Amino acid sequence: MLEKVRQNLKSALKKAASEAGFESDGIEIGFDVPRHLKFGDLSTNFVMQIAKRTKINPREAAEKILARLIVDKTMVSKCEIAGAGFINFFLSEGHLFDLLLKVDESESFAESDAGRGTRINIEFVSANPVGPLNVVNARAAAVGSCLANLLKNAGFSVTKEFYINDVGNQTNIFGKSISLRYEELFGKKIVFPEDCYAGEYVKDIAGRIKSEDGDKYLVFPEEKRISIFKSKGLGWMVNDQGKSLSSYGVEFDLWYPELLLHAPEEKKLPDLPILKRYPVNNKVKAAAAMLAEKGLLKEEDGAVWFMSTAVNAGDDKDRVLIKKDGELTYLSADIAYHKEKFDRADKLINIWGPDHHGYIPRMRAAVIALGHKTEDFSVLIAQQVNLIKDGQPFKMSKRKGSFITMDELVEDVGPDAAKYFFLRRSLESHLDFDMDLAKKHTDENPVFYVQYAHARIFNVIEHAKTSGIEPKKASEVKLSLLKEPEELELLKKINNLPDTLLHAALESAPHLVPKYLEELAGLFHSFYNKHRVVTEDLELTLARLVLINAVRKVIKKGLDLLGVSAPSRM
RNA sequence: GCGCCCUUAGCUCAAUUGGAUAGAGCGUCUGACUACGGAUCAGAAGGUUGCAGGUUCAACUCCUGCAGGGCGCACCA
Repeated sequence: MLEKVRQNLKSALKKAASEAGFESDGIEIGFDVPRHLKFGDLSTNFVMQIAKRTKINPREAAEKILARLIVDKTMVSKCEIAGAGFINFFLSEGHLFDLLLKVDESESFAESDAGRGTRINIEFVSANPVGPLNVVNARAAAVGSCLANLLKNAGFSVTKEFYINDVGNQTNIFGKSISLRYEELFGKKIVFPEDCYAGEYVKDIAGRIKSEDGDKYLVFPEEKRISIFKSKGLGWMVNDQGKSLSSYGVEFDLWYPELLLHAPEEKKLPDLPILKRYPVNNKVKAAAAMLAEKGLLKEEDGAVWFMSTAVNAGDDKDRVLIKKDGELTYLSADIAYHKEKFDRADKLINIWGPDHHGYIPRMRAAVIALGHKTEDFSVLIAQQVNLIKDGQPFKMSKRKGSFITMDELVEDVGPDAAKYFFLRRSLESHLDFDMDLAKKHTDENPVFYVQYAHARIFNVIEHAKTSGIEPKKASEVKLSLLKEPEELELLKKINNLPDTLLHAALESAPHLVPKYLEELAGLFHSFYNKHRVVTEDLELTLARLVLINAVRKVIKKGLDLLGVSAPSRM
């Protein structure tokens, strides 16, 4: 496809440049897809780079090079100099039809093997299991899932992972919150502390315990009751989160509980004094041992520290792994978790919430200290989502129990619209989500625009069939009849699909996909309004059926990658 | 006080990573099928890319300073 053309042009340009007497060693020839059609299908600023080096006029140099440039006419029909010294290339129509054939015949037309099977672990959502999923979780779920699809499409071997944070302070508070609500159900007067979870779902959990087990926990010592309720509550919560994600259309390959990291293991670990502070042999200690062996642990002020500042990762202070009271910090388990993930994958991607960006340098330091390359570890921040309700920003707080859950959002606007809405924006920009607007099932929501194009094409093809026209394969029709500007633009747009998808995958930029689909759908709607597909002219009809069916397949492919449905009727 | 993210059309956002005349959708205004789905299409208006400098053939993009918004800055997770 385009890649083949680029390779071809690259060597041709190098050759022409050297014949024209220009030294081009060390210059990477890059191509852009120009913004405007009149600038062709591919464009290079190669000559400007040569001109910079040799201090000559770029246009003159371009003319000399162009005069000696020999291109494959089956791929490129025209080359011209433009602007400050760009060389623009126009693809030949034959080449465009080549692509059409590929889309028509195969289902793998958009795939790439750029990843070469590299194992990527992408961890996202990983919400604390002490409450229902929120709107930022919904954003992360949509983006993480789509990114995983894009990476698979680009030839990577992808694992989608959810880290269950079932250890720590907030889980104890969660257990305590349930316990209090439980007592309340039996008429006991309680004082509900500020730092407990005030959401209705906590009462639901208490109610469920009551209906399953009655009052039997009332006589338990509070500590024991809290512990039992904690593990019951966490289990149900994780289960609910899984169900919510499922009905949102997001599935994970692996749910990894933090508890596993703390489970004792037989493993033999180095006998270093500083490791004595670790209570048991387990994955957490094993990770610490690796840091200790590199001399990156220290004991100070009664705590054990990871010397993250000794690793060049931008952290500004050292970090505690074991607190004065002997408890492990969240970080110490998280280091072990990242080690664990690197045992299973070559590259890690994490999608974290906006409140965690200050956490990146210390984690990066740990990853490097464990012996991994910094470029194999990337963290994407799913920026905050501002819900707008009744025209007003809606402030949410788990603690205060005032929040709109992912379930409520999805129920309101539907999974397709919700996901599409999130995927349309680049991940790291703040996002205003106007619920009232999103609730309207009107054309204000662009997902309908794209889905409508798909349904419309489906309908046209059905119409052709009922008119007695049986669509044929691309190889059996006269594609050269497709020469209207609207048709050629559609072909060119299809042409750009592999590029767009690869770029979206490698740059972690899923939002390029909705953008592409809206452009493609727009081109189709224009074409549709200007030209009839089913006409008296059978050969033209057959050619156009091939074209629009290819457009349909591309839209379907794009929507699949987004996790959005491609209906044949709406 | 320090760090990170953000600031582009009335609103919500893009801009292929330094390229050509900064683009879409919504909203506003004017129009379009007696034919394949009007959830559509054609056109118009709308901009000193927060401000001020700098780097170069070329800056929304990179550098410096300033202003505004958000989020962090724990021996919480």
